[in-house]
Amino acid sequence: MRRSKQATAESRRTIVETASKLFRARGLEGVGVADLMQAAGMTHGGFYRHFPSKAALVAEAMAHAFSEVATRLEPRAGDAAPEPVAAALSVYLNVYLSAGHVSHAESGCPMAAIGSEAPHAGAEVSAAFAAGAHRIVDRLTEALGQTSPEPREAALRLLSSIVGAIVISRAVGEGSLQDEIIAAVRTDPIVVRALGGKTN
Amino acid sequence: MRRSKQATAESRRTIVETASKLFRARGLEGVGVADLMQAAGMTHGGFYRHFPSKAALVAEAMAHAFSEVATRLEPRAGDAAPEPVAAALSVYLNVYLSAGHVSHAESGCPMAAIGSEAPHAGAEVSAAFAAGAHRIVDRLTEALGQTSPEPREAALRLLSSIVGAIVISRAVGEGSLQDEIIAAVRTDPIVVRALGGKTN
DNA sequence: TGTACATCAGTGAACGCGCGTTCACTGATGTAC
DNA sequence: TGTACATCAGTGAACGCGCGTTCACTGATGTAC
Repeated sequence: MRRSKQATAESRRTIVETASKLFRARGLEGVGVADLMQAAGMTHGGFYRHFPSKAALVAEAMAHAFSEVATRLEPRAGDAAPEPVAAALSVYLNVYLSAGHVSHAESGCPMAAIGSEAPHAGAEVSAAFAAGAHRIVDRLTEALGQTSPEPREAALRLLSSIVGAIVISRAVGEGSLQDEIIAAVRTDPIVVRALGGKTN
Repeated sequence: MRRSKQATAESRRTIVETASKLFRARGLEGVGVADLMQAAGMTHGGFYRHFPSKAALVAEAMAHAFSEVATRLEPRAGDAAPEPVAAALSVYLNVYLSAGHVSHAESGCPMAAIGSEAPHAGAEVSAAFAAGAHRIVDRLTEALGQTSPEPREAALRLLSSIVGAIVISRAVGEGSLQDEIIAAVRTDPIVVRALGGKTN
């Protein structure tokens, strides 16, 4: 039966949020429309009232994931820390380079979770990744602005390092390398500087 | 009709080599058994005379790709360079961090091409990635041994940086970031040192 | 505000397609004598 | 070395299954008057 505008908007939001998690957890081809709709508490037929195709949802779900992650890099309103931007970066890196991030892709970085699938997922998805990456690089550049002479280059290098570390750590599976690579990147001078005292 | 042992072995090799390229170019789910066999110059029915399943081939194709790449890191026999191991690294990095590597995944690094799909491809594939990553890390460690106080950590950091750079560069598609991130990682101090004079 | 009708979110069956895999078959290769 | 038979690599049709997508239907919501 027909739902109110409010309920419809809520359904759409639920679908995007569920998709954003499932795609990161299982990969773009590891989640079917029926799986997804069931996880969102609906049946698959209704999907096309919200999206023209699975590809369109993938693009939107990735954009949503990037927003979520980018928000974590924004300084909290009214943060009492002396350098709120640097503080946000420190927290972000501490979470990013952790065993929890490796094992919980569903709430982690979309670049690390979907990165090597994105090139085969069509133009919409590539555009979402381009927009998301720009956004994150801008935030990182801002956060590194106070400590680095070339903050944009430093941001790009930092992003490469941390994305690579998570991709490799997950790809090799459980074993010695899985933790070792995260630990090694944590001791990278630029990471150490950004983390400040936070090394636990 | 039945083929000679030699011809059979050659067919098998052709399938693995073709798969190794196609999987890197299009992703594991972007290549069907029929596609693959046609590219190898055969029909799909014969596939199961060589492999018990597609998953088994994927694991072998990835192992093959890692071997191919690891070989490039080995010093050439009779290399006249003063430091053959360092010279091999320099050549490797110069090719790795290039627009050609970004656009030609089929002959490039399997970690960068398949990294984020590997965790969903089963235990055999994860094992192939673990073995391949160990092999490459060992080679990089050896090559960095002369210039770095902690060569193993440096190798892990270097690998993270370059894998991340290629993954991101491909994911964002053609645009400003695609080249910028490669250029930024090329100016990373550890990369500059490893490249030596080679910056073209 | 109340009524009558059009809209459309969600359901669940159905469609067509491509995938991985199986199978009967062919005929050259390998092997036992 | 020659012969007779078993093996098996490769072919191409077929199978079953799951996928993305479509559709007729339901009934509450939205809207025009």
